[in-house]
Amino acid sequence: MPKVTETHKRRRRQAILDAAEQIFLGKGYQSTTVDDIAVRSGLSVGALYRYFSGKSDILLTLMEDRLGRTPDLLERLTADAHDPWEQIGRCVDIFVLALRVRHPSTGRLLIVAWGEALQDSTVRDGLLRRFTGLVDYIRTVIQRGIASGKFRRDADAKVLASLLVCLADGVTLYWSANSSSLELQRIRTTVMSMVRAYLSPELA
Amino acid sequence: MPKVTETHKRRRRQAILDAAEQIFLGKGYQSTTVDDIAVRSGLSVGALYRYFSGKSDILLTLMEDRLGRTPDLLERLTADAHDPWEQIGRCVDIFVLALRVRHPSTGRLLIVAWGEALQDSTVRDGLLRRFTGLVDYIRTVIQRGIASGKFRRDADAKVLASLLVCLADGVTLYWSANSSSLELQRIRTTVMSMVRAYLSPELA
Amino acid sequence: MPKVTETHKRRRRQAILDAAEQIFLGKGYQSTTVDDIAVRSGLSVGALYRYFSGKSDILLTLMEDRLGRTPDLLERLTADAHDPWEQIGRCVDIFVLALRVRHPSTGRLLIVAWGEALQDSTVRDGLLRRFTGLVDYIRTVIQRGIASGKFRRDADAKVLASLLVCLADGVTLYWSANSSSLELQRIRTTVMSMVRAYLSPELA
Amino acid sequence: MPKVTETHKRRRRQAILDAAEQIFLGKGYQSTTVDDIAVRSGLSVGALYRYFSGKSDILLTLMEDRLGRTPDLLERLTADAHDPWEQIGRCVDIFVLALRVRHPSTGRLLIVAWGEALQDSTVRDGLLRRFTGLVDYIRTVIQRGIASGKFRRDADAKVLASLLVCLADGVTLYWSANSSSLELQRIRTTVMSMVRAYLSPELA
DNA sequence: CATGAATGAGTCTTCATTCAT
DNA sequence: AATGAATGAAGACTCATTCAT
Repeated sequence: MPKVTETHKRRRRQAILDAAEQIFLGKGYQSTTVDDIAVRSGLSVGALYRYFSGKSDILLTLMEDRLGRTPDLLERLTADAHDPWEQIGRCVDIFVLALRVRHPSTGRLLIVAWGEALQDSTVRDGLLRRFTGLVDYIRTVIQRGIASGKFRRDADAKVLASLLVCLADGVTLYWSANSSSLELQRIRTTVMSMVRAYLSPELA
Repeated sequence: MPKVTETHKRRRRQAILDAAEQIFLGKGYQSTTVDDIAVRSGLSVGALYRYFSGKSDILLTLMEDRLGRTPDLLERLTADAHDPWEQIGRCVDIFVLALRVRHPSTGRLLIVAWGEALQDSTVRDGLLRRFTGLVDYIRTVIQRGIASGKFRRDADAKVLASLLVCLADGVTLYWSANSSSLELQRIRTTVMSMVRAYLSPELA
Repeated sequence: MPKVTETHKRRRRQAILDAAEQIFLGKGYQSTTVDDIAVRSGLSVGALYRYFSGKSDILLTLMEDRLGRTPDLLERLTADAHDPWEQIGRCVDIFVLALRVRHPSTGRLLIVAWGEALQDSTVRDGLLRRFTGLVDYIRTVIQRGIASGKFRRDADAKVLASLLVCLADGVTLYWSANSSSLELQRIRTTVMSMVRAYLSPELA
Repeated sequence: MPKVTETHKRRRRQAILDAAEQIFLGKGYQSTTVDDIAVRSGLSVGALYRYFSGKSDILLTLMEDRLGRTPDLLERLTADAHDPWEQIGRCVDIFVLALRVRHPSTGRLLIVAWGEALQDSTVRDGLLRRFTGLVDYIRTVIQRGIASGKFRRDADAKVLASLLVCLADGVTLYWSANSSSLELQRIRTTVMSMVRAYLSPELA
């Protein structure tokens, strides 16, 4: 029976995380009450405290769960592309397009996390870890492209990788606040044009 | 007599805004108490309410004061450059470098504002207005470059402008959280390289 | 289980109302703090808000509970009297005597309510509804007396009814402020004499 | 110059009292702020404290000024009527009609006073003194009528007097809350009918 | 005398967390 | 395990009163 209990527990935790996410995205972390989360997840407040040690624990877990996976996701989705150009294209797609389309909430969650990061160093560290993870992976992709001679030799792999992540998060911010003000398709095209223009060897 | 009073009033307001900014940046908006602000600005709580209608009024004013001026600033600093290449270069400088150096707090204030924007449409509107203002100006710069034949004819002025602003805010986010993880000089260089590569006519 | 909970809830609400009433009568509504009520009812401030939506809700409920029942009470207590003279006598008794004797606090509560009525239209409406309810019932009693020929034909039923209610509340005011200044027995006798003198047919 | 100053002082005090009265009538005593009164009377808050020792002092003075005069007024207005019937008629007129017409605000001021009387014994004593003053005068009128043989011998002068005052205040309450629910003319007629019926010797 | 800026205790209300059942 | 009533500390805001100018 411990197995059943384990499953049960995991399901409950997930239900709570899902409920919390929805409300955090709508009202932000601070304005969300524990009661809100309890009601939405169909549990009692008391029960909630059996699965999480408190409100902030829910946010932390949620971030780990939602944002922590992005680097893995990135790696998985680029794995089957062997040409550097295709790989970097995938990165752009994932950031600027795919991620938003599949998980439109990620953006707002990011905002929530950033807001909390100001006062909570655990949250801040989580965000920076995610940043580093993403940057490191993209940097590797770029460096492989340089090594293979397909990318221009003096490209700044680290900085370009950082810029792409910063750009992605910047776009996410505005897109989640007012999705009508940005046209993702044109953004994708333009970003790719810039990246291609920058990385092409003949440009040097 | 009115002069003394007016000056006094302005000074007080400024003191309150300064105090509030410092604390907001450290703990975020929600975690900052009105009392915190009062103590730091050397006033009593009651006095504070003579200058602002409430806590949210302080944030709003602060945003207007700190963030609202960016479009104007941008315009002023680019005004004396007549070559499109120089103008766009200035824009990049201002965003990615100058602004951060001069007002390192702007980034964190942006985070605070974004966090509040989730629940407060007034704040959200303020941020979007700022975005539109910045984008519109940069777009004009680019379009002038295109018209003059110095920029490639089929460049997407609107999207590029948006991207630069998103990028700037994305960089700001991470830079304000951990300034050591980004090297602004290399960022500037790289961004300019990309923009130049993208906008150069011979590339088409 | 619901039964226990319901009973519990009712008891708690009643305890709060009782506590609030006592303090309102002593200090008036505005000077009573929510904390006062909480302490006296043996609950915490927070608990209080589980039963009432706020301080004003307590007053409103209290009025409904204490004053709102008067019309029903009047009807019930007059129901078994079939002679118009006896019915009107009962009305006078209830107002001028019985009610005060049984619920000496009603008067002060009325004062509290009147005071709040100045600024709170909900309270004002409640008081006027009570007035109308009482007047309407007494008017019916008088009209039946007129129809049966036992009361003088040209008596002004509506106005007399209003007067009796106004008189009752006026007496209540002074009696609750200083019960020794009024002798209820003599009042009853005198009011009945006046009513009898006014309503007797032979007077016309 | 002391004379000028004295006049000035009196005028100021009067202006403050007038302003306070208007606002008290509209919002009640507790909800009225000292600032409200200052603004309306065209003075500064500070100045106000040179004429009154505080907010409650204003209310007390106001009551003395407005309500304290009623007994005198009553005496003056009945003085030139020598027939007991006319005198008692005047009393009714003054209460039920004249007073309301000339000073419609008296009623609400009475409410304000009653509300404060709950916590402030000075106010309560003032109200009771006013009550006693009025009752005593009317009682004298009635007793003179009895002595002259024009009123029925066994009339209860004291109680009738009290009843008339209670009735007047009761009517005032409802009339000031909703003047449309009471028709003063019909009230006057009916009250006089009752009084006449009660006091007429032939009725005994 | 007048001003009105400043004070700060006091109010209502919310909400994360606990714990008896 | 689950419930949800109870807690009580904390927060935003108000306002009678004072006092430097």
